[in-house]
Amino acid sequence: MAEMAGRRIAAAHRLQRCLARRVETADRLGPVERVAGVDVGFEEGGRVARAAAVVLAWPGLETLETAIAREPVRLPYIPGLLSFREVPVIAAALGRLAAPPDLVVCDGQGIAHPRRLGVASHLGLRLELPTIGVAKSRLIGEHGPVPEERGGRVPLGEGDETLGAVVRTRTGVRPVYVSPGHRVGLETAVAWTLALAPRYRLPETTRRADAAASGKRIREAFPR
DNA sequence: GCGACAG
DNA sequence: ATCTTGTCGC
Repeated sequence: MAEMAGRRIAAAHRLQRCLARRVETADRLGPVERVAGVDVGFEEGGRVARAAAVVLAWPGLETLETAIAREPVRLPYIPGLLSFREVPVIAAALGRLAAPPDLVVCDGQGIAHPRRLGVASHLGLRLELPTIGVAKSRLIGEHGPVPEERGGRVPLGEGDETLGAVVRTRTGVRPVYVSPGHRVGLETAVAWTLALAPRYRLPETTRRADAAASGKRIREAFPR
């Protein structure tokens, strides 16, 4: 009974290692005018997944378009296998947009993953779009203390390799974990993260996608 | 065997 | 992720 799940997990790990070979961690994106944020929420006690894709204008950060997709949940949440659970619905939501975005910001890791295939990387590969991962907490990797000021950053690494960066988007507030998803280098990923988070801890893309996926309302203008 | 563990 | 109100602090 438990062996069945074990074999499926082992197969998923092999698939991740296979797909990870195709992930591109160097910049390969054109001019960015439309940046999308994606996120997934759950309803019906976790039986239904609801993904939101929100497109923001760059620069300006106005919301240009919002798309929603719902699907029955097929897999449970297993650390390291998040993308198998969320990528399908996210792709469906992005597919409902009038036009594909130039860059996608995901709520989760990019290559800062045990097998180098976090949601952002998996989604980028599947849609052949530039993506970056901005997670609220750590999955793997070690790092030193992060400077307290906004913009402060330290590398997130494992052994010899640098998987991403731990970045402070707001002075004195918990940092976020940034890593390349697909076709976006680490430096570019960090730059976009800071550019998209001028006021709050999380990028505006993630905040608006999260709000759209959960039905709540947030502050979208920044007077002052 | 004992922790750690994106959302 | 989700269940949930007010409250402490800058």
